Amino acid sequence: MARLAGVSPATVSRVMNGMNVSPERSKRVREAAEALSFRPSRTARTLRRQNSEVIALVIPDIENPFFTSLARGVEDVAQAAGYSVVLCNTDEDHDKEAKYLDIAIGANMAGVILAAAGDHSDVSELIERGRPVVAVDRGPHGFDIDAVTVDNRAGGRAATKALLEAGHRRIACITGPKDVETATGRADGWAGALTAAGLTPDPDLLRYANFRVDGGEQAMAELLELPEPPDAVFVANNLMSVGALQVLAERGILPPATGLAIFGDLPFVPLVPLPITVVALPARLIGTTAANLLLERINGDDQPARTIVLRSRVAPR
Amino acid sequence: MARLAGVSPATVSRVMNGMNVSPERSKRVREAAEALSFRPSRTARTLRRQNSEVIALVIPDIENPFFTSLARGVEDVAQAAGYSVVLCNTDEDHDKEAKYLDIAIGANMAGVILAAAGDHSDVSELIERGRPVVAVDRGPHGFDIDAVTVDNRAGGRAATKALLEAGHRRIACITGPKDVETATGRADGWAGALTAAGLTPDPDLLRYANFRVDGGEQAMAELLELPEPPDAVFVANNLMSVGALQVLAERGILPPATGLAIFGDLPFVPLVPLPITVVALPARLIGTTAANLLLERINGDDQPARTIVLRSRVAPR
DNA sequence: ATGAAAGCGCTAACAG
DNA sequence: CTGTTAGCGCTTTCAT
Repeated sequence: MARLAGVSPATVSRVMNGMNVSPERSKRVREAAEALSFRPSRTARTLRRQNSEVIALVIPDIENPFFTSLARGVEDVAQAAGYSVVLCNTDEDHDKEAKYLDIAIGANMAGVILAAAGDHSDVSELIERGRPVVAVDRGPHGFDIDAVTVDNRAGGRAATKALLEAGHRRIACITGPKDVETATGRADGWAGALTAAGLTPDPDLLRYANFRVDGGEQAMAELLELPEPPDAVFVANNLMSVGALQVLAERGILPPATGLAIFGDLPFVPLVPLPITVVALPARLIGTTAANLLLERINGDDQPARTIVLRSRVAPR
Repeated sequence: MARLAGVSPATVSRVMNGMNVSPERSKRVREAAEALSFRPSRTARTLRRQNSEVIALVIPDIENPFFTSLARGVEDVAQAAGYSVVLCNTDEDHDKEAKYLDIAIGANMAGVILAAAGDHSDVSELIERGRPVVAVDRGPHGFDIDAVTVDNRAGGRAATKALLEAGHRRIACITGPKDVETATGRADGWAGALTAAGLTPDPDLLRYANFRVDGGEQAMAELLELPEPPDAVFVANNLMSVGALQVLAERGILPPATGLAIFGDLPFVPLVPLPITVVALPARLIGTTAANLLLERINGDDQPARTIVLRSRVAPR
């Protein structure tokens, strides 16, 4: 390549990186590059510079629409800045997650956007090597890193309030695992709204499930077995609401027969002519925000860690 | 690292790659690695070996549920084989696509799974450098590469047949762009089913849209403006069906008032108590199949190019 | 089984 | 502005 253009490798490098090179040599290089279909090796550049233009997106499951949109947001910002995104599905499995974080290190990735599998994911190895990490949705605890989240309590409160306003009084809550902060936050919002309305949250009506379809299914079934079943339910995530809806459909008590409010939207389902209150999450915005924070860190910003809390929006039907 | 273990770099490499090394030295190396939190540099290895354990997944849009599932399938197979997946959204833009293909080359990626933005995507640069490419859904024409597709005609036929069996006679078809083979294939299936039933496909009832939500919306609106509007519609992809359903909902003629059959499913929408015929696509299976083909090629398989046609499955409601 | 040495393709420092 | 040089961290002969 350098030979064909009759210049030194350094000059080729300079041309490819838009540095100052005489027009004449620059032209020779570009012509030679064209003639040889030359593609600069990112690998070699990464090895030399000790960092790549790749970021890892570590999430539980791309098939969860929330993470799908988030991923799209991340990819948009990344690609506009010349970065690529490696998709890492963890299925909430700490081992898978750890493996991906190791790969991020070994591949000199520029940074990581992480929806942690749990509260105690370990990103210390990355931090120590100066690789920025931004937490989305939920954070690994014990690390002083940027985070982008939503107002879980406020969302839970708003959803429950909508149910109250629709005239429901015996309102259940299906939330995620007890030890996950997003789950407890949303449940707190539920309890808060009830209390504010002069009602006492019934512990029987609060169910901790697994944030997946089958969790919602099972919890909803259990609620309906209760001596005094609820007349409305706040389901604290999108996937569980699918399971809950399945059960309601089976028993022929779909909304409005049963009041339903969901935290997190399901794309395309709004089509359905069912009166469901949805607390919509700005998933894509979370993604773009996180990606922008990460890029700032990659570019050397070292101000104290920031947590950005995005607002959810109640979209009633 | 090699120093701490008191061995040569070559021995470290051998240990990390599971080659024959005396137990004693092997132990020393592993201990030193542990002590230093050593992570082998994939970058250096890639530079040396001239190929990485990364594959590019180039698709129009991860937010299309079809590609979401496909991506999940790809990632599953890839990660099980020790590969990572770079997510590339093209938005059907040839320039974006070309840029990503260039990156795949520059990063020494092991291979590419491509849902081409159009019929004339150019993968020659990859092929020439011996990087395998597997086409999914639709293929770049003029290249002799592996492909994984679905039976578009059969699916279109089955969907239309279901509508006929439900008693509909004036059945429209909303398909994709005229120059996209998946679009014409599905439309052919529609026409074929009508003909087989002794009906003549009415050209007015065949609409070429853009495979996106707004395309379905507009086409459906136009159909309803017709002097003799259809009493049923076959919509040839999932996104357009969302637009079509929106229009039907606005006018209060949701199924069963209007017959509806869709090629491609929308996850979670099956919940909806609407009688819609869905030709379900094995999106995840397409992804796993494509990934497996690609891995075979990466591992040196050089048999003639294969095209695997997967069956769609009619799921009526 | 092990070490020495070369080199993958690039870029940063230095000298001119 | 440009060339020379060294070296990023690994793998792979080639000897031993």
